[in-house]
Amino acid sequence: MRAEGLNRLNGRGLSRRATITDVAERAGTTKGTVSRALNGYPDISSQTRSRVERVAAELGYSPLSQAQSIRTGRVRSLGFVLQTYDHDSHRPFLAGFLSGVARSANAQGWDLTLTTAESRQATQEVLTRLAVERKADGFILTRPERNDRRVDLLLSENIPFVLFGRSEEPGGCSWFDILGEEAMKEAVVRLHRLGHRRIGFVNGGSRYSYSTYRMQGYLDGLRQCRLEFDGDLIAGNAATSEQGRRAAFDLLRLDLPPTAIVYAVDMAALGLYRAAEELGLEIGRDISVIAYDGVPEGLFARPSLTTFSVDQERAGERLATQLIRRINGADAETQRETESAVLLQRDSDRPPIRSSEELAACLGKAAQLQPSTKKEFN
Amino acid sequence: MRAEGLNRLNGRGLSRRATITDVAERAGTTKGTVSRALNGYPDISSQTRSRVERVAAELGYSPLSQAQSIRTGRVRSLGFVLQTYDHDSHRPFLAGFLSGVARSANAQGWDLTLTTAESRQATQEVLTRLAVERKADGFILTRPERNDRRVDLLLSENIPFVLFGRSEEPGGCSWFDILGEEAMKEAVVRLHRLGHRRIGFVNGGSRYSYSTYRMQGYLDGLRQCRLEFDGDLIAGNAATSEQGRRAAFDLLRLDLPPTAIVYAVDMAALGLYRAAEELGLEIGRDISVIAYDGVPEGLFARPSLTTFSVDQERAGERLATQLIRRINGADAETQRETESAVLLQRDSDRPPIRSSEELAACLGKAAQLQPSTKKEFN
DNA sequence: CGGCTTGCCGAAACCGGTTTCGTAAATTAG
DNA sequence: CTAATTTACGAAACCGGTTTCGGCAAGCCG
Repeated sequence: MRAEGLNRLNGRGLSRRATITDVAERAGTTKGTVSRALNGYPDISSQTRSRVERVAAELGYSPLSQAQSIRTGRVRSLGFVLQTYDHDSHRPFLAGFLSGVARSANAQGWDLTLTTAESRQATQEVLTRLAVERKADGFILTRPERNDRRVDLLLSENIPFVLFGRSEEPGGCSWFDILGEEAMKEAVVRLHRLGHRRIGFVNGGSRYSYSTYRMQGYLDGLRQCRLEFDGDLIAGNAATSEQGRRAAFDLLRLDLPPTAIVYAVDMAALGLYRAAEELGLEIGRDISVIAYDGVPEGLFARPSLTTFSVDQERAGERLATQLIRRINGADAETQRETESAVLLQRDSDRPPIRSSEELAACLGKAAQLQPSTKKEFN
Repeated sequence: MRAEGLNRLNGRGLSRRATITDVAERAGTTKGTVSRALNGYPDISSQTRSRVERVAAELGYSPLSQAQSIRTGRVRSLGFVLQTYDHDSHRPFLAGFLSGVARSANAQGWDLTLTTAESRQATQEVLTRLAVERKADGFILTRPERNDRRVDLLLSENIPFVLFGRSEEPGGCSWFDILGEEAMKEAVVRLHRLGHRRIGFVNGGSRYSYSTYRMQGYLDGLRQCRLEFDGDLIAGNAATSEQGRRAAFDLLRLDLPPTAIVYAVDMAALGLYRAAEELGLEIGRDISVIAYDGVPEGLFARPSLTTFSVDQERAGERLATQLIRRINGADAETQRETESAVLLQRDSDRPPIRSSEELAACLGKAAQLQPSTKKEFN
C-alpha cells in the first residue's frame, strides 16, 4: 500500500513541473509575491507583476489546483451526479451533454468530476460528500423535479448550482432550459394544419417540472387552433417505450380515438410504434405523431420520428459557463437562459387518411386486442 | 453517511469537516500518529491504531484527497478523455460506460475526472496536462488504435492506464475486452446454419485494433463452416450509418451478391437498412444481417437488428477496478480480462428466400440505382 | 546489571500553494 | 524639511495532510 508508486518523477519520467518556488527564485522574489502577482492583488507594482508573469510563462508554470484548494477551499472543478435510478430516457443525451460541459469547463481551465448515485437518498449524500471533500465547487443538476430535494439541499448549504430545466423555487436558481411548451404548442398547430382535429397528448414523467411546461404548451396549442379540450385525449405519464405503448393503447381504445398524438418524450413515442404494429396501424397514415427530445433511435424507426430536438452539447456548454460564473460570485438570477428546440421534420406526421370515427371502426376489428403482456424489450 | 461529523456549522451553510488535527486532539495524540495509524504504517501499536480509528469514525473523518496529494502526488482520481473527434459510434455507449466507471470508482473511494479533446494531438496534450497537474492518477483509454500514440505516451511517461480493447504493444498493457472475434465467428456460423452460403463482411474502422480481431473471427467462421473465402465479399471499413450504406451497395452490386452480411459495427449495419429501402429489399428475407455492439437504435429499426451486445456498464466497472489496482502498483500483465458478447437474437437474420443468383437478378431491375448522393441524416 | 535492540510515538520538516503582518522605501502633505 | 501616508514586498504563518528523524522505554542477551 505504501511507497512504491510515489516516486513517479524518476529520471526520464514526467519532466518535473515548475513550482511557485521555482518561479520566485528565477524572478528574484518570494513565493508570496509571485502568488499575489499572479492572482491580481493590487499591492504589486506593475513592473514586478509583468516580470513574474514573464518568468511564469517561460517556465510553463501553472499552479496546482489541489495545493491552492487546501487554502482557498476551491478546486476549479464542476460536479455532476449521474443518477442511475432515473428513467432511461436521458441516457442517449448524456454523451453530448457531458461533452459540452467538459469542453466548456476545460476551455476555462476547469475540470469535471463525475459520480453516480443509485437512489434519491444517495444523490443527497453524494452531493454533500463532494462538497465537503471539496471535490467540486458547484453542481450541474439535470431534470429538476417539482420539489427537488437536491435544490433544497444546495440552497440551504449555500453551494452553487445550475439547473438544466427551470424551477419555481423561491430561493432563486440559475438555469438553462429549452422551451418545451413552445415545441408542444407548435406540434399541435402543425398537426392541426395537416388536418388533424383530435390530437392526443402523452406527457412525460409527472414528477419532473418539465412536464408542467409541456402540458401547458399542448393546451396553448389547442387554444390557438380553437380545438376543444377533451380530457380523454390526455393519457398518463410515459417516459419509457413500454409506458408509451400503454398510453397509446389507452388513447386508441377510445370511442373517438385521436388521429394524431403529441408525445412529450421521444422514447415514449417509440412505444406508439410498437402499439401500432400490434394493432396493424400505419404510423403517418392511420395515426400521426410528433415528439420531443431528438433521440437517435427516432431516426432509425420507420417511419422516422418527427421530433423537436434539443442540442445537448450546447446545453452542457451553457450550463458549465453559467456555473463557473455562479461560483465566481454572480447572482443566481442573472444566470438564466432559455432557447428553442429545433424541429426535425421527418415522416411520422402526415395528413390523416381517416377520421376518428373511421379509425375507431378500423380498430374495432382489432378490439379484442388488449395490450398484451409486456414483450421482451432487450 | 457520516452526518454526525458535519454538524458543526460554520457561519452560513457549509458545515465544517473534521480535520486530522481534530482527530489527533480527541485521540490525545499527534497528527503524525493519526496519519500513520490510518495509513497502515507498521510502527503503530494496535491499541493506538484502534483508538484512532474509532475516533476517526466518530468524527466522520476522511482525509482531504487534495491535501494528501500535494505530498503523495496521488489524488485518488481516474481520468477519462472524451474524444469528440472519434467516430460517433461510441456515443451511445458512453452513458453506460461512464456510469460503470464512476460507480466502481466511487465504491472504492475514488473519483472520475472527465475531459474532452477534439483531435488526436489534443488528446496527447490533455493526457499530459492531467498527469502533470495531478488531476488524475491514471487513465482509461477506449478503442485502442493499431499504433496508439496515447499508449506510447503513457508508457514512456510511466503513467498507469488500462485499455478497453486489446493491444499488442510490447510494453505490456492492462485491458478489458470483449471477444469480438468470437462473436463474428458465431455470426457466420449462425447464418450458415440458417442456409446462407455467401456471407459478406463489413469491418469497422481499420485504424482500430478491434477490426483485426473481428476480421479474424469472420475468417474463422468461414473456415469452420468450410465456406470458401472470397475477397469480393469483404467491403471497406464502415463505422457510421452512411459508410455502412455505401459498403452495402458495394456488396449488393456484385455479380454474385451475398445473401447475408456480418457487420462489425451496429451503426454501419443500420446503413444497410437504408440501402435496402432504396433497393427495395426486405431485410431478414432478401438479405440477412448480424452486427455487433448492441446500440439501442437497433432495437427500434424494423426488422429489429440481431446483434452481439456489449455490457458497457460492466466494462466500465471492470476497467475502473483494474486501473485502481494498477495505480496501487499491480503489474500491467496481471490486469487483463476478456469476456464474451451476448447475442441479442432479433429479426434481421432469417433463412434466405433466394439464392445469390436470384438476388442478383432481382437487383438487376434496380441496377441503375447508384448509391444516391447522401441523404440528409439529421 | 549494563549494553543493545526494538517498538512506539512526538516533534518538526515538508508538500505547494495563499494570506496576514509588518516594515523599509517612496511619495505626499504640511 | 519633517511628518504622515502610501506603496510594494519580504517574512512567516497557515491550510491539511505525509514523512523523516530521533529519542524514550521496554525487552533481550550476556
